[in-house]
Amino acid sequence: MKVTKGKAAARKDKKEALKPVEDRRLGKRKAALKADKSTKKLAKKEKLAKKDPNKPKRPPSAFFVFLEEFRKVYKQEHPNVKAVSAVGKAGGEKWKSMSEAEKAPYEAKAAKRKSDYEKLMAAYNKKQESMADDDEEESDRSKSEVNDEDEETGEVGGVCFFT
DNA sequence: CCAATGATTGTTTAA
DNA sequence: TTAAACAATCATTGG
Repeated sequence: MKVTKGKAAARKDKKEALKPVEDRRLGKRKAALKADKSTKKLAKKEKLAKKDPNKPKRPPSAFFVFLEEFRKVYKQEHPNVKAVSAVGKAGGEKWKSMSEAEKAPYEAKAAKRKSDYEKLMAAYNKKQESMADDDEEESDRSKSEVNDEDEETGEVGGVCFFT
């Protein structure tokens, strides 16, 4: 990854103490999601913030691939485990304990996942081109009108039956 | 009942 | 390059 060659090398002695949110990035995506939702409500019919059902999600990292299996195992040993944080912590701890050789198979899988991701992205981009002209290519325009404002349904009725 | 949260690390992506 | 957001999971909680 030669970016600036020698230039970057000069900063090698600099400590990487510049990480404001690396210690404990509390729910950050929560803020994003919240903002998104709020915008959506206000925007309503705006084509902005359009949802992409076909949008490919990011490929899971080797750690996540490992977690998928780790979670299963963890559940077996701790069937009474409560929060996801427990598995996360345990998995992270073990992950750090594993050597690269052991992580290799997971990385391999992650690499393959990325391969598929690129493919999905290609298809996704292609689709975007198709509908980049007008609204969605869903052809379901009438649906948009229906869902204009239906939040006034009042309370649910007998939902809270468990006081 | 629906949506958000928490905790982990790695990859993706935007500027 | 750097910094930040987001990927899965799922019981729990709040509105």
